[in-house]
Order: sequence, then structure tokens, then C-alpha cells
Amino acid sequence: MLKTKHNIKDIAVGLFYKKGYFATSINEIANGCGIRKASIYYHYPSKEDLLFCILSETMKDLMAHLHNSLAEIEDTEDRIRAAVRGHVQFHLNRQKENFIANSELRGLTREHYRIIVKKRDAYEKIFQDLIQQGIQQGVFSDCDVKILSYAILTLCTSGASWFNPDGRLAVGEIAGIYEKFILNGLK
Amino acid sequence: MLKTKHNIKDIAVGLFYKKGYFATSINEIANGCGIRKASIYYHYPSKEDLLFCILSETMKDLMAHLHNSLAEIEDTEDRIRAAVRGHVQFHLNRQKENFIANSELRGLTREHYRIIVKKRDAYEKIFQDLIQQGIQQGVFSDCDVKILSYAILTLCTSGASWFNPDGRLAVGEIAGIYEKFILNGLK
DNA sequence: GTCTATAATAAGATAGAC
DNA sequence: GTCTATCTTATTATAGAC
Repeated sequence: MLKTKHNIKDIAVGLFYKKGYFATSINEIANGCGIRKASIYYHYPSKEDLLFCILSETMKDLMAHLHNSLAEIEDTEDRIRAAVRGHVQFHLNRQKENFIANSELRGLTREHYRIIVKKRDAYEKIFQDLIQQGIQQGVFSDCDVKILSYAILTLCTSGASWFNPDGRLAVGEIAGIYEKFILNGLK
Repeated sequence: MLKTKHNIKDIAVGLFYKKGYFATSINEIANGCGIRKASIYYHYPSKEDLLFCILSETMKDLMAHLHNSLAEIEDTEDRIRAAVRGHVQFHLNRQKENFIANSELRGLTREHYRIIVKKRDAYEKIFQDLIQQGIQQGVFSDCDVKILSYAILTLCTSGASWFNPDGRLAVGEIAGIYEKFILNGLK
């Protein structure tokens, strides 16, 4: 069944988020799924491959989400606003996967690591180009694009480490706070 | 000798930074020190205690560094600038320890975890009070203090994850970039 | 597709000699 | 203070029955 495969991934995401990749055993994942650990290997060839699948899918969806957020928006400042909001929203809505994608890269093999970092770099490049355009058009003050792009992305990503879906603020409100802070900071 | 104890800690910091706490074995630390793994236990009762010592000392020094940065500065905006600069400087100068302090808390026992989080909260409180004062004095625009304090600290802390001591920018320059961005963002 | 059983290895930690 | 030797336990992963 494909259902079990999905279930394994869901349980793994929860455990990797809570305990970390290395501190989580295949046995714990199996217990969470109500199966024996040997059965995991019917669906995934290794623990590392399970991690890679999680990260790979998350990065794919993250990129798709950004393209969606930017679709049909033309003004540069509007595009940055949309990119920032989209980034925050995706990270808060898929908190656990994104936390893992930002903290468990060291668990990957060298080849898998390269693939994920390549995707991450392509994603960051879009933000860097947007900031660069903003500076050229005089919307933003001159600044170090690389450092500020890292700063902005880390900032928004960090929401995923403390965000509580049942907490005081909704995703949209938090996105608004970050958007205001960042756009002020860039001017 | 006290020298060996320090050496163990230094090697452990390097390995925990590079590979992560759970992915690093006592044996690797011992090899790095040129001793056998059993000898580690003469200096530290357990691997977890070694992690706790690293985090504990880092937090102590971080707090002392902040108090130093703020000493004899009275104007609120100047105090925030000094706090931000001090935070960035400490995190870039002691990159590895700070990275560990922000990523390996899950390796601690519950009691040790509580002690470290208590220190971290006290540190954050100082920033929150400063931002609050800035708002009351009309230096900053009204905002969500908790969220922005997390944002500011994460932002500056994040430098520790990509900073290269031999790279293009010096610590002071990076601190300046963050200071400008954050102060703009708060206004 | 899931199970039991087990292989192969490595981990954290301790005992006791020197 | 450091060593060798060892205990105990947990881990990833595989083999083969059902």
C-alpha cells in the first residue's frame, strides 16, 4: 500500500522534528506506524533515504510555492513582499518539514547533500535577484545583497522553530509583521 | 592536568559543530585528543555532561559580554545598537560554540535543559525590555515585542552558521550591516 | 507487505592495572 | 591520568517464512 509509505514519512517527520534525525531510530518510527522495523525497509532502502525523500519533497514544494506566490505580480516591491509572505506562510504551515530541512542536512550522504543544497541555492538566488532589482530601481537602499538575503530567509524561517498553530497569532499576522520589518529594513 | 580537560572540550566543540552532537562519538573525541575513550571519563562523567559544560559556559560568557557591551551607555537607541553589535560580535567570534548552543539543546537531560533555557530566557528578556523602552520613548514604532526580539536574535545568531573568518567581510562590518537593517526595521 | 529472527557493528560507560 | 579489556545495550540492515 502507498498509504503505509506516506504514514512512515509522516511519523518520521514528527520524530525528526521532535528528537532530531540521529536521535531517532528506525524502531521508533516503526512503532509510531504500528509496524515492525523490518517492514520499513520494504518502503525505503535506508534511514538516510527516508530523510532525503522528506527533504527533497519539501524543497520541491517550497520552490513551487514561491513561483505560485510570484505569479502575475510585476512591480518589484510587490514581488518582494509576496516572496517574503509566501516564504513565511510555507514555513509556518509546514513547520516540521521545514525545520528538518534547515537542521538535518548533515544526515545526508554527500551526493544527496549536493542535490538539496543545489535546490536551496536556486531558491535563494530568486530572493537575491529580487533584492538586486529593488536596489537598481532605487526602491531599496544599497546594501550587501548576499548577506541580507540570508538574513531575510533565516528570519522568516526561524518562525518555524517557535510557531504554535494554536497560539496567539495566526500565520497571516506573523507574515505581516515580518513583511513590515523586512521592507523597512531594506529601505 | 587541566589542559587535557580543556582540550577535550575544544575538540568536542569542533566535532559537535561539524557533525552534530548525536553523530559524534566519545571515541572520535578521544582520537582528536590523542587519548583513549576511557580517559574522557576521568574528566567528564558522561557525554551529556560534556555538552552541558560547553553550553553552560557559552551562555555565561554570552551574558557577561552583553553586560559589558551595555556598560555606561544610557540612551535607549544607543543601548539597542550596542546590544545588537555585541550579540553579533560574540556569535561570530565564538561561532562554533554558539551554533551548538542553538542547535543541540535536545541532547540535554531535562534538568540541564531547564538550566540552559532559563539563561537563554534571561538574555532574551534584556532585549525585549530594550525594545519595549524604545517603543515607549517613541524611538521605535509600535510592534510585537516578543516576535521582533526573537527575529532580531535569530537574525544575528544566524551569522554564526555561514560566517567565514577568512572571508570577504570582517566581524565589525557584518555587525554594522545587521545593526543598520535592524534599526531601520524597528522604526 | 509484513512478520520473526538474526547478523554485524558501534555506542556509552565501567573495572581495574599501571 | 591514562591505559587495556570488557560489559551492556542499541543500532542499521538483511534473510527468509508467511
